[in-house]
Amino acid sequence: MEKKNYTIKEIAKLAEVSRGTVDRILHQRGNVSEKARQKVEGILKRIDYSPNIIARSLKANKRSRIVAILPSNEKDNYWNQSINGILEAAKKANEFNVTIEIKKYDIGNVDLFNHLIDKLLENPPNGILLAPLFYHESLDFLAKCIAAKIPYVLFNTHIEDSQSLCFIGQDLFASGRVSADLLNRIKIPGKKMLIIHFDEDPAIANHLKEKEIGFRQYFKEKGEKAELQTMRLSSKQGNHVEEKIAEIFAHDDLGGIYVSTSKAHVIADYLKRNSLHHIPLIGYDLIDQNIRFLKSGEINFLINQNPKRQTYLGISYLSDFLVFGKKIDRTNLLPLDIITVENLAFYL
Amino acid sequence: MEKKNYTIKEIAKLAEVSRGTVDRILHQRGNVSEKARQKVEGILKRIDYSPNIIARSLKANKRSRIVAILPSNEKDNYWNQSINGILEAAKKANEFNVTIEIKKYDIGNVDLFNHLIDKLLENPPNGILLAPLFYHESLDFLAKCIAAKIPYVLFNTHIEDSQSLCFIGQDLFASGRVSADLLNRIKIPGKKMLIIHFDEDPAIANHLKEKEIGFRQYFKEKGEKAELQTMRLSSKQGNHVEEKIAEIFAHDDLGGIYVSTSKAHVIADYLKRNSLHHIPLIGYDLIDQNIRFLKSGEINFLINQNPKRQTYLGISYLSDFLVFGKKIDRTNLLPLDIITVENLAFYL
DNA sequence: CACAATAATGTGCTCGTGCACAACATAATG
DNA sequence: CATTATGTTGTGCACGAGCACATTATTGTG
Repeated sequence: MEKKNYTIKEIAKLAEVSRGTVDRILHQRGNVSEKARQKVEGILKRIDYSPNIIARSLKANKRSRIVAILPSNEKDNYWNQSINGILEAAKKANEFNVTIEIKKYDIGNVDLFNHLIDKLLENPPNGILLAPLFYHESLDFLAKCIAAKIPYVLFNTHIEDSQSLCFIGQDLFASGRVSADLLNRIKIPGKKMLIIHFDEDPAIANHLKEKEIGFRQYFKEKGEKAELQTMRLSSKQGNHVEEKIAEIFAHDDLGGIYVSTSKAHVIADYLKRNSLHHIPLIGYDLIDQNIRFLKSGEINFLINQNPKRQTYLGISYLSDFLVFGKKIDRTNLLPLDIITVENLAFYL
Repeated sequence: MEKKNYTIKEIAKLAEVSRGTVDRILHQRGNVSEKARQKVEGILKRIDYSPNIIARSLKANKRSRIVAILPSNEKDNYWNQSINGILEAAKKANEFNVTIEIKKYDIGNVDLFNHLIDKLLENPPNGILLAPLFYHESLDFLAKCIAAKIPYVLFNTHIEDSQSLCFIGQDLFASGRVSADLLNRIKIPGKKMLIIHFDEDPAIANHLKEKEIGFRQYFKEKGEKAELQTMRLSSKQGNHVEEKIAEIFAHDDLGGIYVSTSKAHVIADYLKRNSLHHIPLIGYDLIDQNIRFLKSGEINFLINQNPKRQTYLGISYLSDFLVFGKKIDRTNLLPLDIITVENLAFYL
């Protein structure tokens, strides 16, 4: 815990050489005699030198530019939280000469995304934070980043990619299990349970599937003969959603509902209007609509995906990497926060 | 979000004065003519100057020493997590010439605490992180810190004190409510519920009371005629604890238990040995003993007090304050994390 | 042995801030 | 008007790293 921080000057004195020689050895720039090398390396081994990152960053004194690319918060205010995280980290980063820009894309328009990307690469930033919801397009984009040597951090959606500095998000499988566990504790015994996916975009369908697998796995392990039924809805269907839900409730007596997206409020609204609030309901994300129904009791638990923390960490990591050259862990799976009315306030 | 960072040199050029004059105005060191002052201040108003904290800290180039004072982890391994948080933050802080020392005290020995304090002040550190479990002694100590102008951050236990840079901990009242809410969802209907305090030290009894008030308040608001009984135990009583628990179980049919400390495992152990694992149990803290019973099912929920994050943030704040002169929010109430077997791994 | 070619080493400057001190200007005093 | 006192301003240096370039030492070649 205690550690003297040697300077290059001190090392030079110890080795009876000049600062320049020590510097050349540290950076392996050559032009050093074998004798000098051994002397200095001997000392380096003893004292465990680490450069003063403050001095280093002062010397570098570069303005870095990070661009954060994520879905627009206009159509889905879930992304508001991500933006807040970015803004908060931006305040801190700005003190270190790091500028943050936010670019939003429309989740329903791949062309605009591609156009955004192309325009971005005309004036390449020093770092990128990306929520890669479009799988193939994102892969193409990242390949270009690698070619242009732009470091990037991914968040929210995990895609197989060996070159990213880091992925920040959640374990979807575990997230399904957590939901299953909660629902199992509060479900109406003996009745059927419903898994509802709202997948307006087929690109994210895989992720919802991953949650469902975790959910089902939990009950399989428990060995309980819980009857589970999956239902696929799309908010694009408009009024048909209402009909489809009504159909289910007409035929089945439900003991619990798990919504794999942030759209639990749609179901909550239905439950409320039809006096079905006794049916346990679990969903995702602390968006306004969900919070309303969490408070009024139709939603029992919400799983927080921590969108604010995701981006806050993402920007912080990138910024530390650019300014101080700090290493970053490859993956950072944020905790699966369980939210009720009572602890809600602390997560907002 | 975009912002040009002006330097003193640039401001000097704009105002047609020297760097020294700008510097004198910025630091209000006097010896500046009215004419020069107005010129420079006019420009400062336009451009919103903020000093380059990297250059500033390089110039200052001081070694800071932070001492963290907390209860020993030998008698209560809860504090292991706090120590981990300190060590993790220490790694980062060391890069900025900040040294961290940990001092542990025995929660059962006030004299040793006082002695520790006195010895500490002989060689005063630049900052202090303190878990003030001894109320009066801590107040005395902090008064001395104020006199010696040593900034400090408090964590874990809140004490009324206007001079601390920051308190990092949890809202105890809310924490009682969260527990009540969880227990209410999983309790055995119609049966009595038990609140158990393990208060080996009267100094922390107040804090447990605060949790109980929150717990009871929840049921009062719900308007449910839930019967609640409070029980006070001390691990110093040794075998008497077992007897006292047995007594309760002999007389009453319990529908749920809330332990206000990290000692839920004591009750869990009793439940297990007496085949009473169907009784819902809620407690605090991710210590090994509790985790064991969370996994085996006797404990249903644990509330995480986030000890690791408390100290990590505490050291980070102090370090940022000492190195970069950053401001800190007065209080930081960490979220009341709800832990089950399924999301446990992400909090360890 | 002289001279060129190359290897090895040392020095100077930069980054922006913060302070010490020197330099200069103006006012007060004998 | 010279001299001292005070007010005001500009410059130099340090912090530690990192690189360019000048300087010095060593080797090779005719």
